[in-house]
Amino acid sequence: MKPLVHPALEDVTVEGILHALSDPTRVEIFAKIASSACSANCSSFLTVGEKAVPKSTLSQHFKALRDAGLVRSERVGVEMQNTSRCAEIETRFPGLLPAIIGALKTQSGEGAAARPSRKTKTRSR
Amino acid sequence: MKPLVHPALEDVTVEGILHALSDPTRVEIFAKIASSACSANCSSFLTVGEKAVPKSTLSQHFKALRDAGLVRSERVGVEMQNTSRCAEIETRFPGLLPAIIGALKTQSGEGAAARPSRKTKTRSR
DNA sequence: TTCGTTGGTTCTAAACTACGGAACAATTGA
DNA sequence: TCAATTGTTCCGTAGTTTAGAACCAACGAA
Repeated sequence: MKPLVHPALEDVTVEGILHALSDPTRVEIFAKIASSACSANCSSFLTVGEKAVPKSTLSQHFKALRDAGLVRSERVGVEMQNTSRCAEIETRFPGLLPAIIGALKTQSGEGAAARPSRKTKTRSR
Repeated sequence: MKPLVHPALEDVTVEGILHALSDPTRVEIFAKIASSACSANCSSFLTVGEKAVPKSTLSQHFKALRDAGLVRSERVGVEMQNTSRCAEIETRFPGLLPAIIGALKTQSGEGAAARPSRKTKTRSR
């Protein structure tokens, strides 16, 4: 059915990583996979944050994370084991992922503090 | 002609920053603006790296960087002064931009060292 | 073996976004 | 006032993303 390709470490690019993580759903998925030492299957993300994510979309998101080199997926029986490639990437781009994940924590932390539920971009001038 | 909006610091998001910097042209522009203490006008980027960038595209790229909160643009006479908002962002997401810029340097450095020009994705399973 | 269930992928069309040429706007200096 | 310079906006095309529907593959019954 599928070959399930992963880029070699030296083919992983900063731009690719940034792009993969520039999607709110994907960062959240990745942050969870990266933080939990154990591996996660896809369908544990059928709801991410508040909202439901369709299977097909989820599949695409995982493919994006794989293609960016952020995640390694392995078929185990009927499901999928997804593990983060943080450690590998750390050897190539030291500090990059910790900084991003740290920033995300800062952001979500302050979001929990005060949440005026805004989607608007406030404009200055 | 245009109001020239910039997001307030607290509206700057990690996802927005990552998205803005996930484009090779834009990171290169941003890296240059960030590294030079002085401000740069747009048309100094009509060629980025090797290739020419059309004015309209360049204008869009600068808008993207502004919208992400990475750059502050000010009209000075007939041209534009673009300065990085690194220092501000550093207060909000400490270490994020340095890590990204550092990773980019690593990447471009190794590109200069050995360039077997490969595009292949190694496959597993 | 065959059937049903579970967990993911592929197909496809619609929605969205990005690129870049052409026209336009604003400022400055003859 | 005119022309030059520097950016922005408009708009058609091209590419990407989303998500429903159909599909596939592995497993556990019966």
